[in-house]
Amino acid sequence: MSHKFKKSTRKDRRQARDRQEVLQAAARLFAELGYAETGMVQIAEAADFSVGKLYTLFPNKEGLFVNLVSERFRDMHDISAAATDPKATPIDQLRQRIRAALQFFAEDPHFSQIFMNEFPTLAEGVILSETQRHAQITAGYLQQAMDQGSIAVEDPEALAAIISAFISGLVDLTEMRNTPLDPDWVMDYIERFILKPLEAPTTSS
Amino acid sequence: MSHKFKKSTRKDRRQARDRQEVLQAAARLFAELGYAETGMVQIAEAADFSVGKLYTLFPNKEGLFVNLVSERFRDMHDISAAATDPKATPIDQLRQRIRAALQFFAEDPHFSQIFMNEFPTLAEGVILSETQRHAQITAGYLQQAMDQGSIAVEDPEALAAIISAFISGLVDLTEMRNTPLDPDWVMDYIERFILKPLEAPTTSS
Amino acid sequence: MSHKFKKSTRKDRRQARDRQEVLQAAARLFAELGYAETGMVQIAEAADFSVGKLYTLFPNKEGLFVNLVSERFRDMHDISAAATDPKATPIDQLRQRIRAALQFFAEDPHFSQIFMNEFPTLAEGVILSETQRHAQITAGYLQQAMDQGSIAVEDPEALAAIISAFISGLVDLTEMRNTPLDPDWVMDYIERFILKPLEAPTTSS
Amino acid sequence: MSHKFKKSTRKDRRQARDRQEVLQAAARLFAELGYAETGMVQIAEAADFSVGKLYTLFPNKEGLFVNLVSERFRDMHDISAAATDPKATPIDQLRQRIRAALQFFAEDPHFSQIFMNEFPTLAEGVILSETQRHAQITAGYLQQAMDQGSIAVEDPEALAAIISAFISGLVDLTEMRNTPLDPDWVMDYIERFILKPLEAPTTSS
DNA sequence: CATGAATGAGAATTCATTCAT
DNA sequence: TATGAATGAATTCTCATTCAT
Repeated sequence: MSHKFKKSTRKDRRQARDRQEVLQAAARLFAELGYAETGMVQIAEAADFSVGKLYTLFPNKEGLFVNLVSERFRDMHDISAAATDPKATPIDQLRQRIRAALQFFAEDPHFSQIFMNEFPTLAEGVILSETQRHAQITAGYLQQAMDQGSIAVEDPEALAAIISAFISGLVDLTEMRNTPLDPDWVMDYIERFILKPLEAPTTSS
Repeated sequence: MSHKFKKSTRKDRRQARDRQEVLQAAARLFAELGYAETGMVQIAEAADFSVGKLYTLFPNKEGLFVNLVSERFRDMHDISAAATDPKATPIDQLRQRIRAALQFFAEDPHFSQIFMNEFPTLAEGVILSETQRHAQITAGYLQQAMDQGSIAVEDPEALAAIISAFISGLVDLTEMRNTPLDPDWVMDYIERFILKPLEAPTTSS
Repeated sequence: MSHKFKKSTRKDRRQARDRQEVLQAAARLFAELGYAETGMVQIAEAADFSVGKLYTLFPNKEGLFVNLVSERFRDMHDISAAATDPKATPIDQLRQRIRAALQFFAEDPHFSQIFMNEFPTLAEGVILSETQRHAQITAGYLQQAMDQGSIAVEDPEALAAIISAFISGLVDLTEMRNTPLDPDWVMDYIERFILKPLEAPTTSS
Repeated sequence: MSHKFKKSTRKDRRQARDRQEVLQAAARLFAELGYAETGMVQIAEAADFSVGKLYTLFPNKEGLFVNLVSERFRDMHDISAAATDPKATPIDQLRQRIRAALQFFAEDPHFSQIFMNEFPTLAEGVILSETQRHAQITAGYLQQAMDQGSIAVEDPEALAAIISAFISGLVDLTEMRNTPLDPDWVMDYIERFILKPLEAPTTSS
C-alpha cells in the first residue's frame, strides 16, 4: 500500500543504476577529453547504452553534464556533512569539511579534473549555485567563528574564496605533477597559511 | 635613414590596428559566451569586419584565440618586468610583479575572465607554457628569497601555485560580486596570508 | 543455419541499396556537371537523402567518388573476367574482354562519361591503379600472343594504350553525336585497325 | 596617319606580351596542379603580376583558361597549316598535319598535359569547338582522299576520332613513363595501324 | 591604370537530437 | 520501452572577384 510513494520502485532503481553507469563513463570522458570534445555517441558507447537511452535518462548533453556535476557535488556535500562534528568549534568543523572535500577529490580524480578544467566554462545555473552553496557554508563557519571571537574579523566570503582557491591551486599543481593528491599535504598549507593566522591573537598590532 | 626597416609601415600599422580591434571584440565575446559558443561570423560582426578579413589576420579560430591570450600575456609580462626594481629584495620584486599583474587584470576584465574561465580547457602549447613561465618566475623569486634566508624554506612551486590561486580566487569573487577589481584589496590579502607568514621568523615554534 | 554470417542482413541490405541509390544519383551529377561542380547537398537532394546520410555511407566527397568509380571498375572487371573463355587463344580472350567492356560502357553511360572526363584529373591512388590494372591485363594477353607467335612482336604496353585510346575516342564520338554506344560498331574498328593488322603474317615485307 | 588602325599599338603590344607571360605561368600551374587546385593568386605570383592585372587581361579564371587553351590551339593550327603542302595528296597533307601536331605537343608538354587531363572536364564552348574544328579538318582530308579513291571509304569523323585517340593514348603513355615525347615513335604507330591499312587496296575482299 | 586587401557566398563536414521500427 | 540510423542546422574555412587607394 501507499501507492503514491512506492510506485514502480523496481524500474526507478534500475533507472538510477543506469544513470550512475552513464555518469561514470561520462565523467571519465569529460575529464580526459573535455566537455566540447566528448560526443553523446562516445558516452553511449563507453557506458554500453544506446544513444536513445541517454536521452531517456537525461534531457540533453548539458543536462547530463549538470547532473553529473551536481550529483557529485551533493555526494561531496553529504560526505562533508557526515564528517562534521556539530559539537566541535566552527573552525574545527571547517577543518573537517575541508579535509572531507580533499578526501573526496583524492578519491575521484575524474570529478576533480572536470571541476578544475571544465567547470568555469559551464558555470551556469545549477552548477554555479552549487559552488556558491559550498562557499556559503565555508563562509558560515567563518562567520560563526568571528562572532565567537575565536578568529579575527574579516570578510568571510573572501576568506571562503581564498580557501577554495588554495585547494584549486594545489590540486592543479598535483595534476600537473601527475601525482596522486595527498590531502594531508594540502591541509598542511591551509592550516599554516590560513587557519593559523586567523586563529592567532591579532594582539600585538 | 634605414630604408629597409621602415618599408610599408602604413599598411602594417593598419593591420596591427585591425588585429587589435578584432581581438578586442573577440575578447568580449569569448569572455561573455566562452570559446566554444563564439563563432567566427559573430566575431566578424562584432568587430565590423568580414569573415574573410579574420582569416587574413589569423590562421584560424584557434590561432585567433591563442594570439589573443598570448599577446595579453606578453603585455602582462612586459608590464610586470617594467614594474620590477631589480635592486629590490626578491620578495619586494615579487610584490611588485603581483601588483602589476593585478593592475593588469583590473584594466582588462575581459582577459581576466577568459584567463579564469576558458583557460584550463584550452591550456595547450603556447598558452600552457606561458602560465608555467609566470609560475616559474614567481617560484624563482621565492627560491632566491629562501636562498638568502629571508623567508622560510618551502616548496617554491607550491607557493607559486598558491599565490596564483589566491589571485584567481579573489578575482573570481570580484567578478561574481560584479564589482571592479581593486588591486589593493587583493594585495592586502596576499600580504597578510602569504608574504607576512613567510617573512616571519619561524624561530619561536 | 550459420547464424554468425547472416546477422543483421536486413539493415545491411538497406544500406547497400541506399549506397547504390546515392551512387546512381551522384554518377548522373558527376557526369553532367563534373566532380568539382557537384556539391554534396546537390547529391543529397538528387538521391533524396539528407546530407548527413551521405556521410554515414561514405567518408567524404572524395570517398564517395572513389567508391563510385572503383565499384563500377570492379564490376567491369568481374564481367570482363566472366566473359573470358580461358581456353580460347589470348587474342580471342582479349576480344572477349574488350567486347565486355564496351557492353559495360553501353549500359552505363554515366560511368562511361565520368571515366572519360573526370578521370584524368582525379586519377590518384586506387583509381589510377585500377586503370593500370586493366591496361596490364590487356598487355598481358598481347604478350602471350606474341610469345606464341600468333601476333607480331610489338611494345605490348603501347598497344594496350592504343586499344584503350581507340575505345575512348569512339565512345567520346558517340557521346558527342548523342547516340547510344554500339559495341559492335566500335569492335569492328578495333578488329580491322588493330587486331587484324597484328594477326596478319608480317612475312612478305 | 591612319589613326584608326594603329591607335595605341604600344600599349596593345605590351598587353599582348603580358598576356603571354601570364598564360605561360598559368600553363605550368594548370599542368602541375590541375585547374581546380590552381588559384588566381598563385598564377599572379608565378607570373609576377598583381591579381588585379590578371582581371584586366582576362575576364575571369575560366576566361583565362579558355584563352590559354584556345591560343595554343590556334598556334597549333597555324603551325599545322604552315607545315602542310597544299600540292601534296590529302593523305600526305594529313601526315604533315599530324606530325606538326606531335611536334607541337613535344615542344609544349604543359599544354599537352592540360589538353590530356584538364580538358575533358572543361570541354565547353570555345574549347569544344576548337577540338571539333581540328577533328573536322582531319575528317576533311580523309573525305578528300576517299573522294579521290585513294583510301577506302569509311566514316571520316570516326577515323578522325581514332587518330585523335591514338595520339592521346600514346602521349599519355609517354607521360606515364615520364619520358619526352618522340613524334616519330607515335607517327610510326599511326602510319602502320591507320594510314597504311586505309591506303591498302581493299581489293581481295 | 595598377594594386592586393577585403569581401562574402558557398563548400564540406559534424554532431546533438529525434523518431520510426 | 529501447534503439541507433537519420536528420539538417550550424560551423569553419576558401577563394574568385571587386574596388578604394
